Amino acid sequence: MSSKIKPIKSVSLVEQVEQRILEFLKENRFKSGDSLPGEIELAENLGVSRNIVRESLSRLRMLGVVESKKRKGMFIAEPDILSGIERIMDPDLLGEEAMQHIFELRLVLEVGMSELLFIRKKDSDIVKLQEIVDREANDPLCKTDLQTRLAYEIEFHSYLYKMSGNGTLNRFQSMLLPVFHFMMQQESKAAAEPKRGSISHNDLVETLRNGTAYEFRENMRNHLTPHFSKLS
Amino acid sequence: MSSKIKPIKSVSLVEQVEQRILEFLKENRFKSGDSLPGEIELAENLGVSRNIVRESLSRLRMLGVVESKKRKGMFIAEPDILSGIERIMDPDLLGEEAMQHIFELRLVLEVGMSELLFIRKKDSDIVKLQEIVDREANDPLCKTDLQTRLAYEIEFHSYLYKMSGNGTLNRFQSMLLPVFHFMMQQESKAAAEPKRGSISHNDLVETLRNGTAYEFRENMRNHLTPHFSKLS
DNA sequence: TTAATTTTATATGTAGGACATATTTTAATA
DNA sequence: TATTAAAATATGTCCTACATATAAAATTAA
Repeated sequence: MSSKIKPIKSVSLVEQVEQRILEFLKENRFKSGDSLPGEIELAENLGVSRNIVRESLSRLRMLGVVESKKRKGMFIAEPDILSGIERIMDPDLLGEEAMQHIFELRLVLEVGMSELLFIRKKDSDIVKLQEIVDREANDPLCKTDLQTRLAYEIEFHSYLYKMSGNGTLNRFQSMLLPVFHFMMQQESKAAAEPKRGSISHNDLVETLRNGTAYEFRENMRNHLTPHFSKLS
Repeated sequence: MSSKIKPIKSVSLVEQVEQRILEFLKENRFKSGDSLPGEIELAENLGVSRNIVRESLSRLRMLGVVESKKRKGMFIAEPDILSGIERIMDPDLLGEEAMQHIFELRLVLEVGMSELLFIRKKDSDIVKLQEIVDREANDPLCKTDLQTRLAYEIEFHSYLYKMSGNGTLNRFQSMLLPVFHFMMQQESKAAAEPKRGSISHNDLVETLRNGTAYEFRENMRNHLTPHFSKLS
């Protein structure tokens, strides 16, 4: 029975203007490359100071929605959906819950990615992965040093994202790395230690070479078991 | 042999200040709730005008890194990794490639999500899903109207994200909806038409009730076949 | 003394003007 | 005609002033 008090929406002018400009762009079907009205014109039409407009545009510029050149003015660009995330994806900034969500997200992505890998894998990719696995197997440090193991773990899985052929997915994973790294060190060392009977990187490469997307998916799920078993 | 001329990075002051402030927060291990130096103090220490500082802070405010109250000043908040994306996740703003990436991302998520569903499903969830499926089956409009079919499709899959227990994942899907909706209408109607022999929503619910995460994963993959088969 | 009220101080929010800077356009010159 | 110089213009940066909300201090009432 939460009888909430009405949250008075005292949205700042900047936020309102930001929304209005975005609406304006959507409604008028602005295409990439089109030029926007100048700051002063926007300010006048909106009835606010140029400062407010500039703050709003600064935000949109950060998101990649617009770009600006000195005398030319401002024009539409294709927004980068990850540019916002990129700035704050840092264990020192994120809360515990967000970190957990992101860690789970990575598990979900790697299991679900299988189909893309099989659609887009190239022979050269298999060669590259095998090279990583071989290097890992022959590195004596791997037995003793957790950091080394982690480095190989990351290198291997990062390449899988690259193989997915989905640039957004790939970039997303690369900015997930700090969080991933942090969470792995939080978990007990067991996580990075290959367990008897579980799926190794080598097994995954073999499945990628001669197996099916179906098999790979289950093998990856198996490979990630130590992480999944920590969830609740 | 593209002999590019070095692109002199004339990063705007705002961008530089934004980075410096973020670094400052990370290095000094600012915790959620801590208060920041005031705008004028920041401006003086950084050697820039208050305007520049305000634009930078406006960006950080948008990302949820900081919040500000009138006389209290500014303080750290837990950033919302999705707030940036939320604003620009719109078919009218995104480019074709980004849309494709996002659509694929959804497929990946739904297949990979299986494990989370089985870890966190509750009896009430199954009941709710069954209710959706029954309603869909008894709706005569479903046979003829594409929009109706799409609505049920979205309602069903949206609830799965909700079940995942991962708030970030859930919010992400909800802002994916416009893109999803758009892409589905681009695809031929066949996509939304249940094919003979393929996995239906009802089958998925049944698997969720009495099956395993393993089975559900493959059934979901099967259910999404029409979309996967369009990839290359 | 304590509680309620008013006042004051302060940091953010908004406005508007001024000049710097880069670059396109135009004009002037060789 | 080609080259060079000047002007025009939109963004980038700085400055000052004032509005506004509110925490903190001071005042008054009980």
